[in-house]
Amino acid sequence: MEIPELFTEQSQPREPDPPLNQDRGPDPLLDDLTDPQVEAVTHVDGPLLVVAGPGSGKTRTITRRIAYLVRRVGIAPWHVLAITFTNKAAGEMRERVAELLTPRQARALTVCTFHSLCARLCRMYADRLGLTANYSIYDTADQQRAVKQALEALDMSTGNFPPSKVLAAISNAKNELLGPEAFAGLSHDFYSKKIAQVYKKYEAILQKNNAQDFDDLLLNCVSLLKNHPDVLDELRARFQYLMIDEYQDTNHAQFTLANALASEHKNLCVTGDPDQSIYGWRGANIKNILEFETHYPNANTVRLEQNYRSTKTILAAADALISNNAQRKNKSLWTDNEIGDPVRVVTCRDEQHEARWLVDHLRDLHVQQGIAWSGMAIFYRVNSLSRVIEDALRTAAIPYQIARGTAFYDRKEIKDAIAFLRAIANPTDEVALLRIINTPARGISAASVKTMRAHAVAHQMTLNQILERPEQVTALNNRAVNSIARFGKLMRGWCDTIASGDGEEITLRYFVEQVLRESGLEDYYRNDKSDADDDRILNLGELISGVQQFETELAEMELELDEAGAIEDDLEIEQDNEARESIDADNDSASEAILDDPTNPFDPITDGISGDLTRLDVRLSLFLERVALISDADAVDDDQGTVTLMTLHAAKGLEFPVVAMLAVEEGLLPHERARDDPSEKEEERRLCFVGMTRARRHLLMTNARYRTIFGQKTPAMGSSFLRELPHDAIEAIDETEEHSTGGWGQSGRGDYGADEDMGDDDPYADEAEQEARQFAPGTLVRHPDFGMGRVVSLGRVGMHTRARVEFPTSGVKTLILQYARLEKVHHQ
DNA sequence: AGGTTCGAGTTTTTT
DNA sequence: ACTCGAACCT
Repeated sequence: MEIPELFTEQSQPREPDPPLNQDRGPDPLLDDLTDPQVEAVTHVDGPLLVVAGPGSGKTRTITRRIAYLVRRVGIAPWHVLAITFTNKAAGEMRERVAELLTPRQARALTVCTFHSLCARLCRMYADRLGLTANYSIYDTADQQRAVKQALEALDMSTGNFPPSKVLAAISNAKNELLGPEAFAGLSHDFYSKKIAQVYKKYEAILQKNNAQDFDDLLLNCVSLLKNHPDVLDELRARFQYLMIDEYQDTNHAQFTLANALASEHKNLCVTGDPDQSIYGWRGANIKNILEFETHYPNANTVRLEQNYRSTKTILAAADALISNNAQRKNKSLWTDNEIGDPVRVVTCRDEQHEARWLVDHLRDLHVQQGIAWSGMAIFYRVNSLSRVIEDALRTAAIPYQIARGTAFYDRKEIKDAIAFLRAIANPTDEVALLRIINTPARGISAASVKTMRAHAVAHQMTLNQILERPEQVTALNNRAVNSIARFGKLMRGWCDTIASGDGEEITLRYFVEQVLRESGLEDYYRNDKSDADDDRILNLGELISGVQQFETELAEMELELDEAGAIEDDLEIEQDNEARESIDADNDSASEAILDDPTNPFDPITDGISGDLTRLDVRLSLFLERVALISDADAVDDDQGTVTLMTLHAAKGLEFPVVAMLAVEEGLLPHERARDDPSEKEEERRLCFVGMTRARRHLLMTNARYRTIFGQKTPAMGSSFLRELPHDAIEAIDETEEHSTGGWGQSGRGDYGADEDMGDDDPYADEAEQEARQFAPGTLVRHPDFGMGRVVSLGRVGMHTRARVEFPTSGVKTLILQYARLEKVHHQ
């Protein structure tokens, strides 16, 4: 997939404006940039606001600016902190800057998300926060459990106080930097006073468990800087140049953090686009960017308004849409790109019809215009809309992937496995412990657990301590005591291994395998025949591969560390790279100064990683952190040669030659929850704007007359946003009338192909035959779970093709081609 | 102790 | 249509 490849050949400006300052002399870092881009890149000290419209070369500007600061100005790379919205964006930015720097310079940069920065800082300064470095990060499910515990302790019912509502209130409070006391101080009515009590209790539970939720990561870092001036000084000295991307989606806590870090040197560069602010519901405050010039009256503001991405038509349509937002600063977007095709607005009968139409259309683009599958994306407002289109893509044998990084970790078996690991890494984490204490069943009943917890509370103990000596709980019967003791011994064994373990002798992968085996989890899911899907054990295998992969990355990091050891080595590396980097101008003395800073208080590579990478417990904690902070967008694998499916929110920052937006209907986009609130409706419009502006050449927006919601066929209506698009930019295609004399939904076959007139030609036969040809016996294929395999034989069953495929690891499997996500392996 | 069944709520969007 | 929890059964 072409993620932010903002600047491929075809999207280059045809005639770049001449450089701003000719007297500077030629500079490869600047020569191909436009005036405003150069202005942003060469701005060194003081606040800078870059208002960047979609496709305006924002990423290129940021990466060039980092390179400029390091290479031309001579700023040490470890003084640069670049914050992105997702881990994936961070990785890509680091990669792109790395092309302009030496390897060591690139490594010394800090490029990450707010959350991972904070997770690292919390680890480094854990003692100041009343935590230990092995603290747990709670996801939404863990938070729910903690809230339920709090409600129970306070004798409040989940009926009157739904945990999700309570959590939303707590989250909002934290985003506004309100602790439990401050929140209580602002609560005057009965309901919010009650919430304040829960909040307080919830915090106590997290504290006791040595745990933080997502919001705490930010909140605690803000308090860290506020309450510990020495830490603030240290970090201000470290991060002298701040760059924050997607600034329109920062919340108050992030805003405060950024401003605290920049409070001394004021070298704060923020980039973003108010029209692409789509996370208001998560506490993002669009005013952060709108009022930047008020916060920093001497700020330099640069506007990037030329679009290099989309056709004139697509840009005009998107611009017309966003102009309907009242709360908006006017902005003139323009492009030199060609006019291109009209935006296709398609009305179908129902979601099945919509999916088939879309699949047919994408196939046409692929076959007739040679557009790669990876150049196509399908966006939707809510995740549940992906299912129908998935089925259609699978049936048509079009390769696809879904951007849902969190989905894998949402599976029960994976959550169980992770809970074991978390309970081992952080034995005080009661939420994790409670999840697995009797999973798989090992004779510790809910009643026994309740007794243990009561005992723990009464004697000021942790649950973990009771596992060590269950016999002291007199209220437990012998059988329970034995079961608990047995489990305690297991836990103790793992904890000992992890504490004394050395990653050289015992790899994390080996350890995780050991835990899965000894915990009985593996056997439990292997023998689990009740469930129709036998994927669970495979998923556990995939988790192991994930651990393995993580460990390989760590090993690479260590290797680089060794290589980068001595300064002499660095100079050699520097020279080696000189040939590669024609971009170097003559006066590049800057980088030498950088390498020569013995006073650097931070090791550019290991800082933030509390301790020694060879230690098993450190590895485990880092792995768990990685898992906790994974995002949907991170899951997208570029260049897999597949169509990409994702929510509109996940689409931010990406671009594709072909974009299809599904279910552009009233109630879905804008979502019905935004109906009564004008500002929420404007956010929905921005969301639509974000989706449209991801498209380079082809933009499709579909809607259906009927859509199945909660299993109910419900009438649907095209979105009001569609009516805001200019007529001359769109081509309205009504597919509802074509073959139907009796309205929608007869056989659903009528409009599928030209087969109506062809008499005996079954439309599915074509499909099946195509499949069969593609997967002839002997063909090398790849299955998402079983890996590589070879087709042994093919057989037709009804309208499906059944393939027997031999996999080296899993043996021979019988798969239905239309459903199994088999992919043909192409070799050169 | 542990598994099964039945009903309710569910779908925004995510670090 | 599907998932989760609570009550109910073995």
